[in-house]
Amino acid sequence: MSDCDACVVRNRAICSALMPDELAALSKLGRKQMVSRGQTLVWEGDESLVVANVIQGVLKLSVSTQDGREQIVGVVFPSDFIGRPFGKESPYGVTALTDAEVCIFTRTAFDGFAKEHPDLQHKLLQRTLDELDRARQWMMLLGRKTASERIATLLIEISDRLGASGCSPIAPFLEKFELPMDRQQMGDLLGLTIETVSRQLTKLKEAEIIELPDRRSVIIKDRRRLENIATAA
Amino acid sequence: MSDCDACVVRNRAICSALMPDELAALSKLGRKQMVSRGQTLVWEGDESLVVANVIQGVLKLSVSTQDGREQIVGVVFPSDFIGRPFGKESPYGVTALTDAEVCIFTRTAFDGFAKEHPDLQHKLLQRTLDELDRARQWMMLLGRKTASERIATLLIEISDRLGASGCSPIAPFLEKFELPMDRQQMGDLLGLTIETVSRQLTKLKEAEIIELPDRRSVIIKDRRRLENIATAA
DNA sequence: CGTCGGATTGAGCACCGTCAAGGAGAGTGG
DNA sequence: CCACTCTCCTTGACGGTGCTCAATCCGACG
Repeated sequence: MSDCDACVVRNRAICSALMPDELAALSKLGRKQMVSRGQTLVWEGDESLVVANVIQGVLKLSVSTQDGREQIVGVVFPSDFIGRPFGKESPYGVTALTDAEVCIFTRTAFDGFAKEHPDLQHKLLQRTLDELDRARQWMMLLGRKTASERIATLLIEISDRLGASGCSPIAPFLEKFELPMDRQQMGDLLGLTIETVSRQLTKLKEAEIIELPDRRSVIIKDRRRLENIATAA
Repeated sequence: MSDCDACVVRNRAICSALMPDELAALSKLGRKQMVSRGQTLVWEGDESLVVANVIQGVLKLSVSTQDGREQIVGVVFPSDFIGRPFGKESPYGVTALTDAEVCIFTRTAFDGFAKEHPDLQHKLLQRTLDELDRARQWMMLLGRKTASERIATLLIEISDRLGASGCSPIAPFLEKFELPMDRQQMGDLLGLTIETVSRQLTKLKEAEIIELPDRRSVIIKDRRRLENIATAA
């Protein structure tokens, strides 16, 4: 793997902290890997053996109860970092929501490299802090928002993150996009059932706030009203 | 503030990454401060001006909607770190649940110091990763657990963290402890109402799994059964 | 055209929220 | 010492949001 220079996330992933020679050293430790939709990269509770950068695609982090209830606790987009560096087992599983491409490292090799490169660790710290903020915002959603507020928040969030992760040219958010997940996964992310997700989407459609051309596509027709619903005024 | 050596959290807070001379330098940047129950150290949405280590007491991190719903998104115990280093505004407020003592720094001074001390940043990264794991476990609770599972999980968690934070001699967890919060705050943390919290506690008491000698005290009589309820088998 | 997976829609119900009344304990003042 | 108050908690009755179970629909694919 020597084409980091050509990597589409070169300037947005944590690698952007590195000088060319450092990058070359890191690239020797990792390799690109394709992950197809539904494939699991890390199992919940397993020892944390690998970490990775997302190059393309979307993956979920999820936790399950013994009786099969699932909660998605994070969604990662291109340029995001995956995995639990510095020891421990992974408290969540990592599974591809869409076909994806990742730049993967063994955890121990990455840990060693990171210890030698404070700038990389700094980037990783900033990302982890951002991720923590996002997780906490989501806790507000799960603990206190109604079903319709949750759905609206999700649509805004996906629109924003697909925009930001450069899956689009330049827009800060997208008016029209493909959902990187099915209804069940939306439910697992929002703490709702598939039926409630479906009903709330139908309501938004009937209120002419969104359109649903097919089961994966969303068009936001009235972003202002959607934001009002999402922020739970 | 020159008595870091005597600090009760010296060996558990992030300061443990520092050599004596470094510690002396850091101590010049900060000062100890008392915070009384109910007092807010940082307001939600304010620019992030300070960070701190918790020396004594318990504080909450919380987010509110415009219409007054509140969700507690984190609880910090002695030796834990507070605040949002490296820029940005604080997306949550920080308020003392009990009288507390913190070791406080201006964010900019701390950021500058941290950049110069990779070991400190490393500790901070590990703590942030742990905090993120804990937040994600809590997302599972908020999204998928029932009221009784939530209450049981909370009691186990508080018992464990009070034990670990050295508020007790050596025990890994406590059989008897004081809740650092009232019923309303338990509800805000669990995504429940005060009434539901009360009813579920009564149920656990009637099942002889716990005792409630007074409104703040809990005795765990049958930890095994409590854990079974908590893990949502 | 039939099948299959995912999505929608409907009917009924349960859990938990809402509203309201009452209780327990600490502190205050007569 | 005992009302009085105040805060916090508990308990009860009722209703609504979202879950469960089930039928139907829709599009893709053979």
